[in-house]
Amino acid sequence: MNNHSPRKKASRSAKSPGAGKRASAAEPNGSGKRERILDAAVRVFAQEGFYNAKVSQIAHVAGVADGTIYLYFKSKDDLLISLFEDRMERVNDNLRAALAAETSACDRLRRVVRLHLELVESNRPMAEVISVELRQSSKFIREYANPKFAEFLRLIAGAIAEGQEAGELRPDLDPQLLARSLFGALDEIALAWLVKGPKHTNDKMDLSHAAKQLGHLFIDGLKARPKE
Amino acid sequence: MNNHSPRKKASRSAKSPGAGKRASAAEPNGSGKRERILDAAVRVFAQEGFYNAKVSQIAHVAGVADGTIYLYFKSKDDLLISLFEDRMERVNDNLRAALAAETSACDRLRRVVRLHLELVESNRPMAEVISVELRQSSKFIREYANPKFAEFLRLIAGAIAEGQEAGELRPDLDPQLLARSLFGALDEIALAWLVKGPKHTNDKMDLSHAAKQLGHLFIDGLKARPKE
Amino acid sequence: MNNHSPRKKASRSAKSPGAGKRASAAEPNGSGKRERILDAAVRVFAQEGFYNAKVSQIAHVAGVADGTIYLYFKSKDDLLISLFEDRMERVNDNLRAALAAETSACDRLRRVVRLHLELVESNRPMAEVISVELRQSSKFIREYANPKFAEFLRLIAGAIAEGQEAGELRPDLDPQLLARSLFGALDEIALAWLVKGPKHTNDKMDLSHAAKQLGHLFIDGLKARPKE
Amino acid sequence: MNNHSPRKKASRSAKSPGAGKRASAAEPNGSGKRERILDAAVRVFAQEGFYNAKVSQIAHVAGVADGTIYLYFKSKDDLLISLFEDRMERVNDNLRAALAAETSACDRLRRVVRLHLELVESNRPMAEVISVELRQSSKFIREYANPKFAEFLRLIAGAIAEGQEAGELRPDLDPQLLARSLFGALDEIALAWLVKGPKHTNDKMDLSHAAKQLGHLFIDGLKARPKE
DNA sequence: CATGAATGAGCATTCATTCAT
DNA sequence: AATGAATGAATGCTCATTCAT
Repeated sequence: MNNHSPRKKASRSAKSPGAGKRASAAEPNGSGKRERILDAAVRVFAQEGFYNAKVSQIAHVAGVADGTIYLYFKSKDDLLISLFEDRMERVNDNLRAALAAETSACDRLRRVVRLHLELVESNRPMAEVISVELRQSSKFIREYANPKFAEFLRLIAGAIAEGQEAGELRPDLDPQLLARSLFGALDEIALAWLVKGPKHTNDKMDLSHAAKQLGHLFIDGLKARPKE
Repeated sequence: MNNHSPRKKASRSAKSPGAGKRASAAEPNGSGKRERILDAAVRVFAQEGFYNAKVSQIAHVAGVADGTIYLYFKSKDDLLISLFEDRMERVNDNLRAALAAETSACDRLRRVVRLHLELVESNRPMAEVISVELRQSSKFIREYANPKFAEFLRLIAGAIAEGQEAGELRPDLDPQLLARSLFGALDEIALAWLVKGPKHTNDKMDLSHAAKQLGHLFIDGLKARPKE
Repeated sequence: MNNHSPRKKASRSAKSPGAGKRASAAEPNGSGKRERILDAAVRVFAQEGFYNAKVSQIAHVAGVADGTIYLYFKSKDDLLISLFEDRMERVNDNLRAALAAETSACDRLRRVVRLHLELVESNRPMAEVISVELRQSSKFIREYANPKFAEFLRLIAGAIAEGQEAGELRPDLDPQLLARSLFGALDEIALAWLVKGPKHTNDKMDLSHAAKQLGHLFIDGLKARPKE
Repeated sequence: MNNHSPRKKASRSAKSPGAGKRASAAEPNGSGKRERILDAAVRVFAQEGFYNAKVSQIAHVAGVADGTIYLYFKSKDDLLISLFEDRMERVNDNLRAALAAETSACDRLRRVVRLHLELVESNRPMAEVISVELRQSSKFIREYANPKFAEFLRLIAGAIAEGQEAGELRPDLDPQLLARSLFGALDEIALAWLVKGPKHTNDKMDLSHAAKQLGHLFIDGLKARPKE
């Protein structure tokens, strides 16, 4: 997606718009190296953590030479950031589609919860990177330099705001704050599962069960309601 | 000659010079060095992040020699972990007191929220370390090696369970899961504030306001209720 | 797969694509690429210094692909050496012509001085490469691998020897040594000017003035004095 | 001489004036590591050239760990510069003493020549570093950042100026320019000897012979001639 | 107990060179 | 001939940890 022309000081957010660069013939970039590197990076970052991950290991896993990574990314930092942007973009695309597929705000929230936990379950490495490393790098990356995460929150906040306008959700709570809280809760559950989920496949840590409970929690709250 | 086994996670078991530390009151150290080191560590870890923090900087801030740190802590890792345990213990003590001071489950939950956000507001460095570094180091530290955090969650889950037994809270949600979700939400809000709060002192990021909203959210849920 | 024997001084023997180069007039290359590369090399070497100059930058300045340089030169080292030989050949040609144009040994020496300093003034990059990089690479390049510089000295020494035989210059000094000394002095003056000349265009650093003074210095020391 | 207190961001030209820093006891720096590193550096730089010299090799030759070098010098560059300053200081001290020991300007100049060539002969590595590397690094180091070399020239120029004032030397030549020329000639002769001297111990390259000839060359050019 | 100079393994990054196209 | 993406060896520098004093 990010269209790099190696050796040209790979600058993040390059994204040369005019596609097909040279005359017309082959695009030697073809082999999808950038993608292979990103895939390798998720795995290695997830397994080792950003700081303990070695660039050479990523290169090895990606099946390229160490130096090749620097044709596509400015630095190890840039690799992490590019990874976030790339993956979050996918997450956001999925989220948008999911939100559009539902009609009521409540359904949308339940969907968000389910979607996120399914993602975690189906793509552990990616989830670990997003949950752990994203936060680790937060202070200097997140909203500041990570518009994709901001967009993620905005999508959720938007769904909430719509629900409020439609009278479906109570209007006295700040959508931004709610979106954040929802994400925080989801992320924490995800992390717990990531940390000890795969080993103890007990009921309590079952993610789809957690999704249902979180849905209840956010939609209805904790308070016991005599009859509703 | 130099007997290094570097880069290999030293296993925890600090051995403070003054032997049996926490237990009794005696701490025959040289004037509370351990405490000074911990205080320095919070500040430095908060400012630089664990991996970018230099042991020598911590020593400098603490006003001790580099080597002295290793008289109190086995390694940099151990320093971080000890820091968590030490600080979380205080947090848990506060939490216990706060919970005991309230009578209803709802009040307790609101109190938890308020307590946590007040902590964040009043002690930024400590909050940053807990929010950011705790997670960063999560995969290999948290539950596994951080009983104090587990206890934190247990305290909250306990309050919820009590509320459920008393019929005050709905009984169909897992207290553990709820405790986690609550902490996740709190932590996320805290992080957002830590990242950009101090500069933009706008209403929306006001933590006491956030505390109220979070209280509503968890107690009552999002769904609009015609009249209650 | 990649057959590297890197970092090992490639032995000289460029093999320009158009085969037998210098000899005849024919140079069937694609539009004087070799020359363009050499021109780019002087500029880049002068600006960055040999070790800091990047082959890719030279290629860029020359308007050719990185790989193309290796069609004309065996290695970066070879490029530097070829550059010396090429430029020194011109210098020697000029020198020969200048010497032939004068009749007395004294005039010849003055001419040598003037010629060199004029060259420096009119072609800074080339002068920098000769002054700085030539010496830098001296130990393994100069006499040993740089017959063109040896020839340069020989031309001057020859003029001196002739003057001695003709009774115009005192015969007790070694022409080789004198030639070297003259070049050393010239080169040092040139370097001083190169380093801070262009900025401070004050009288003292004026090169034509320096030429006159150097003439006096060397001539009056060399000239045979019938009666003293 | 340069009084470093390791780990404190070794800054060039530190030279803490108050000597004996800590209370009174031992100065653990004692082993003369800084000097050993400088000695190793001269040898290695001389043999390999600055750019080809490896810091680890210098450390090895000095008998210290790689990291130790960075306790005394900020970087490889700083090591080179410190080396110049340190060695040039000695050279200047010798020069001052030599100039003071002579009474006439002519004797002083002859002495300068002899002194320099003797230095070259007796301390090849140091001479190579000064002759070759000094120039190599010229553009950004020499007068600009190398006051010691400027001082060297000033000493010589001073001797010449004195001679001019005393009527011993012709007054129409710029002392600065002459000092430069003298150094240039000396340096060039030295370089020639360094490059092929040790192997071919023929008469022509004999440095003491060269010294005499250079003396004649410069003196007879400089000396004021009452009647000519 | 304390010190801080010394250690040295470890790693991100560069860049000359190659070779498939 | 020309290209330029890919290579991967090579190295300056950092910093947690130790240990002689």
